[in-house]
Amino acid sequence: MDIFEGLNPAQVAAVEHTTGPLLIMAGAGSGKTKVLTCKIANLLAQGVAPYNILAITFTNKAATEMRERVDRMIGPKAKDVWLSTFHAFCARFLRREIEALEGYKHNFVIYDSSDSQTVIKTCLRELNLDEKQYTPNSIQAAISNAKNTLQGPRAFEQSADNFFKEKVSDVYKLYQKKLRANNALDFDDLLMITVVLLEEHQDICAKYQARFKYIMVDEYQDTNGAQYQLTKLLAAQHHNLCVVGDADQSIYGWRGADIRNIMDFEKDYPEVQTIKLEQNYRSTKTILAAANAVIENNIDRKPKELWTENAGGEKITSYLANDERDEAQFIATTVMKQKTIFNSSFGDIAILYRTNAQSRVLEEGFMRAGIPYTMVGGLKFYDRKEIKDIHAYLRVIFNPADTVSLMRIINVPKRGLGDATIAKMNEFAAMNDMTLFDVVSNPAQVPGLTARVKKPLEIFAEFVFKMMAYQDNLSVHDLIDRVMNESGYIAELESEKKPENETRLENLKELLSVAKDFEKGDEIPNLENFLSQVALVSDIDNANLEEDRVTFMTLHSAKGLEFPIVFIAGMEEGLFPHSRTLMNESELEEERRACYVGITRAERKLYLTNARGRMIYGHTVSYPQSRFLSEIPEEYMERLVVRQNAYGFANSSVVQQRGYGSAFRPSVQMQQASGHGTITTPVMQQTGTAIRPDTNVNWHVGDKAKHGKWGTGTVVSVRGSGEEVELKIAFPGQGIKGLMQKYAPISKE
DNA sequence: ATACCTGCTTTTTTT
DNA sequence: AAGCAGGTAT
Repeated sequence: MDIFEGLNPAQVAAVEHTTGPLLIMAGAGSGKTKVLTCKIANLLAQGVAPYNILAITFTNKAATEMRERVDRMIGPKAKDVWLSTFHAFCARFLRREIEALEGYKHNFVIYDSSDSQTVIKTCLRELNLDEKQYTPNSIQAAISNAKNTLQGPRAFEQSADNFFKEKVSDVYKLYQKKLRANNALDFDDLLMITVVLLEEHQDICAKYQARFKYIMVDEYQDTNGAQYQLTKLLAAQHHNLCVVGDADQSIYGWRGADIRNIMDFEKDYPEVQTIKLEQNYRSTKTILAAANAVIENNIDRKPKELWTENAGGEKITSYLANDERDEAQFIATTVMKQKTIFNSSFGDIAILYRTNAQSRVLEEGFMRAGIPYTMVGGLKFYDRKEIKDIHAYLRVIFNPADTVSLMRIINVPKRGLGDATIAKMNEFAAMNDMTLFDVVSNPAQVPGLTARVKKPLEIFAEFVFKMMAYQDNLSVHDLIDRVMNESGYIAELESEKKPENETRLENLKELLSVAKDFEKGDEIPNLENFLSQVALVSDIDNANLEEDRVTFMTLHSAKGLEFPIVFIAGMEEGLFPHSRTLMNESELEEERRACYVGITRAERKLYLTNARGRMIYGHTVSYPQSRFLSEIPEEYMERLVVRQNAYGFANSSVVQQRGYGSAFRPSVQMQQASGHGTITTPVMQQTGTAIRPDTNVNWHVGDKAKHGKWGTGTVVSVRGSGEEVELKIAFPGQGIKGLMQKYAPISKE
């Protein structure tokens, strides 16, 4: 077969290029996946051995897809190409090599962010730091940031130039020590430790450098410092590094992705050849023109204009809803129309939104309309309590040093081991340099343990040992089955009469079938690989988008996908762009790129919706339409608006066309009834700042403050400034309350 | 040891 | 609105 068939000249050039660094600037829908697969096929066809090729993708799903496509072109050789995400690559690498580093063992477990947050909380407690002042979230972000820029605990300590960072540094050190004691790595460690290992062990590094003669990295604009360094190290010998990306689609800056990695690629590799793919094969002229018009508003950007030979297509439809439920209903009825009148398949349709919280109302609308859908993300399968519990059992069986997991299950199902008992054992473990599991399996010397606790401990330890012995002889599926049943977990769910237990049991069945599927896969189906996979797959990897269902997901999850019909919901200032980005120009530009990504997912038809008012944190707020919506020229738009009846309520079955130039200005103020009279929700500024309580008010000690619930009180202290003003207010008969000005429903009396 | 209640905080996006 | 930590009652 001809590898070059159906490629345009730029694509051919990209595929033909094999030696030396290559930068492919690939616009949305320009066929970059095709180019990458053809490149791999071409290399294999030229006789390059599959294990000499390393290809990094952004999701596991993309990796699998690419492998299948190469397979179809060139045959089973494709199986031996190293093709995975950065994180999966590092996990695989470290399973083989990590013991070169002091203190780690090959059977490490991978902690997700909630596991790592648990560890951070114990660190904070041990260091006597106030969780209110040093929130686990902010500490976690700071540590993650450090790791993404390859700052280990020592380097971080050196650079800590303020009080907060010094505290973070203390936590970071302890956190890292604990991970090591648990024989665990977090997501960021996978990358950082890999780089450290390669840098410290020349022999190992040389081995892999020699091996990977050809390296390709997709979505290069979303690589962070650690990933950048890793790529650079691996490519240092052969220099055959091909990176593909689109700076306009960089949307992971908040995760440490550094857009400079792609912008400065030419500086890093002066001999680089650059190829631009600017012809779009995906979208209509209208959709592309809208996308171009939006992205042009970014200042920090190299100019680029995608073009297409596709038809002009339909106008983009916008809809101004009354509230989020009306928005959901509009989307549902429009989807129904697409299905019945235009004969679209549900599978052709995607609903995109900025925040996961938006999905709920949309789901309700679809349920009411009886439209089948699948949701990507949100409460992830592996984040559900019952799945995490069983998963914790498996981790303890695999790596008994994993105390975080052990703590999770030691009394689940209930076996009469309470806080007091566990605290005593933990203390004993710490004093004697043992792991908690060491103590659990040998509790005799622990002082102060009551007799009635010994029996359940013995039974529990025996159970874990038994399962450990099984792990080499049983399939993962059978092991899980035994864990669920013999631990008493299932029995507890069945005996309790809680309504949610039914779905929990369903989910556990689902876990069993996940294990069955895993055993059919390419990898050796042992517990080690199962645990790695569970830790590193994302929802998008598992989503079955082939079925005849509408897909719900965030804009971020949608990257790399395409759909004939796309809805983007919540086109409002404060939601998209999100309020937390409005103060910061570069974050705002990242929002705009997310919008660009969203628009360019659409092939045929795009709908953009916003609402006059919507519930956020239990309050109704009113946001003006998103600036991104305003940035699309009128000529590409068809605007609809819900008709309001005399009382200002929507009659949502009726939609009227909105005339040009008469774009509805949402009311800037909303009134809300309450037992204490009328509260005015904050006023939207003309500049488009997010709604929030008025932080312009200056509070002083002695001021009288009126609170929605507590009535009138006197300010007794004012701390902090700007966004962070914290007030203490004495309310007669109700004591002194601490309030954050930005959240509290207070006004000056 | 555990179930229940109350009051408070709030993640935007994810490997 | 809703999840969660912390406290209290069983």
